[in-house]
Amino acid sequence: MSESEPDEPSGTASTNETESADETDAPADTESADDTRSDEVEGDSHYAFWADEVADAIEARDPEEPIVVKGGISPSGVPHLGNVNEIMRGYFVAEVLRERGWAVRQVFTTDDRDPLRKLPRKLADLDGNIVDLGDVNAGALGRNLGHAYTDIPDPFGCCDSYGDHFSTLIAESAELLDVPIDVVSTTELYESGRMDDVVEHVLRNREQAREVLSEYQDKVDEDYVPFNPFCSNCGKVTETVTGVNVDERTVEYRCTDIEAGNRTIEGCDHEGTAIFREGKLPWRFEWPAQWQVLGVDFEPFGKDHAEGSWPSGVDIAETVLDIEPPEPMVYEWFTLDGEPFSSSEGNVVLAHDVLELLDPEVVRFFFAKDPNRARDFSIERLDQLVDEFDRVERLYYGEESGTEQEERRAERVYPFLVSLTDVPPEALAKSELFEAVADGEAEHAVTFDHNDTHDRERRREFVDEAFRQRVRLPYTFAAVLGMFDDDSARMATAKKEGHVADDDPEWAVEDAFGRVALASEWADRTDNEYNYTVARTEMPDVSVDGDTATALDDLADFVAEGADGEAIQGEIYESARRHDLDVGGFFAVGYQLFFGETEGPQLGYFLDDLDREFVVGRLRREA
RNA sequence: GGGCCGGUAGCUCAGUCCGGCAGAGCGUCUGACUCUUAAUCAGACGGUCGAGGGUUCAAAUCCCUUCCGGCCCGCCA
Repeated sequence: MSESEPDEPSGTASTNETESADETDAPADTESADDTRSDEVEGDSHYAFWADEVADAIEARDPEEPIVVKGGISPSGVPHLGNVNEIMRGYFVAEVLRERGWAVRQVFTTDDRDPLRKLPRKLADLDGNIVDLGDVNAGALGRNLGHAYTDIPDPFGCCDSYGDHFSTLIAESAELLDVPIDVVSTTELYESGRMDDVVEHVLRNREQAREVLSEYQDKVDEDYVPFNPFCSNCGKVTETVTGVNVDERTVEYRCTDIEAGNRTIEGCDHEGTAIFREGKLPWRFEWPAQWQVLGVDFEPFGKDHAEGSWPSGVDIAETVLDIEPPEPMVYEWFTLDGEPFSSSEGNVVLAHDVLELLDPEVVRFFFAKDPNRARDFSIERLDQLVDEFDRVERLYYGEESGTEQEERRAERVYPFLVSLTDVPPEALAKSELFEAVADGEAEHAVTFDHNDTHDRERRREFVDEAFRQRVRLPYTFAAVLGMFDDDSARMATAKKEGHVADDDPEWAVEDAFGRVALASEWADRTDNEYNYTVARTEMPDVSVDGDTATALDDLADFVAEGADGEAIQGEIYESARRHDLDVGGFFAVGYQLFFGETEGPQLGYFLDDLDREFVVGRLRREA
């Protein structure tokens, strides 16, 4: 539910019940110093995972099944990583509740009935490629200011509407992270008539509605009507309702100018009549109305709502609609390399982008952290995030020990980070559990009912066992491997460094090397120290003294005879020593010859990976 | 001006709700090893827990004040 520039997440999980009045027999604070129930400290009163606390609060409401977890955003432009909060934070809570045996429905509203108020600077095609506004038909888009997103043609021409286009991208984000959500179009809610009753209720009680809202918004005056019809003449949303006929379920309006930010969107002066399905409630009412229509029990939202639309929404829900508002959770916003996320600029805003750099489980891990803290999604230091995840994973599988706190958290959180779609198809196909379903193709065609407890357990168990056999290449190491062209060279280096063992399952090894592409992309995008380039066309300027020259010639002869990586690596040491050279210095000369740098990858293995002729020639300083 | 959230090692953060020796990873430094971009192993260094006051036998943690940062308190979502 955010739309402007800095849409981010951040969290605040405050939920004080403020139940001041518990009078009667409150056996509460019996200071009973008795021992009898010697408080066995370290109970589980203190959760390792925030989602458990939220789940407690939801259960305390005595909800009906299925428990409805909601999230939502306005499909105003490129959905960025901050928006993914609306999906992931709810997901963890949903999964905890499912683990506790509850049926949960996670819905996601795309608030596509909202009017386009300003043109975004960047758009994205369905593959997630960022495109400048100027590269699509900006003029056509400009003529649609004030129109509902679902009434605006898709600038890319691939979806039914502008709103549909970006809703599709959001839905894809959830899918990429294997989060099962029901995407609900707000436009569809209105047009299908599902909102009619709430709209009628609000308009029937518009006096009261106005009164309540006026406590939160100064602009609410006597003429305020909590409904915005779309003009039947020009299609623009209009804020001037001149008459209400609740029984007929219609309103009369005049199409006047509306203010959007610092500009005015002109109305056409048309006067008409609209039915409820031809308009929308203002956001402050629409949100609570969604809670009612969808039966929402829990909803996370960004901190921008915490002091704005949330308090008024609660009041409207309780006073006007007479419903219980959902359990709230505020999340802090993320920044991208220190800057606010913005739908209109930058790259790496989409889940699609992030997944070119990170394993999906690492992305989920990022969202499993305390929502209450603002975090920076630092591309530069993605290796830290990955390392942190890898450690949590090792802690979970008991392959490493940590502090008690770390181990508790790892044990509790890790299972929610890995998903069936993360398991390579080969492993899936080999599983006895999945034999029946996987016989056709080794596809991830296995679908589970997330709310079926038995299915859920089988899935969790399987994933747990599969990942126990996983192979992980440290992220930066994977970046190093990215410089090798040849798979066998990569494998040799990985084995030598002990990241791959001979008895590791083939599928796990293959899967592990998937990180090479991710880390290489990272090295490439950040152009960091792992982004080495072999200086092929021109020999770097290196001064080589007599002994060094001889040693290099020796080495060249050795390579020319056809030695493998390990042998070359050994020969580098040998030839240096033979000529009384400092080994480190000799390596440095090697790196300079091939990269123009003083450091580089394990040279022997790397040279083996390059074509022999080039290597020999360069060692002889010929070209 | 009012409200919400955050401020803990050079970096990224746990720990704060429930007071009990200030923690982890990374980085740095030392040493080891066929020293070479990720290393690995052993060890060390590293903290006015934003600041001040209060409560307490004991405070990063609870209370009050205060500083800094983000957001909200117009509209829109």
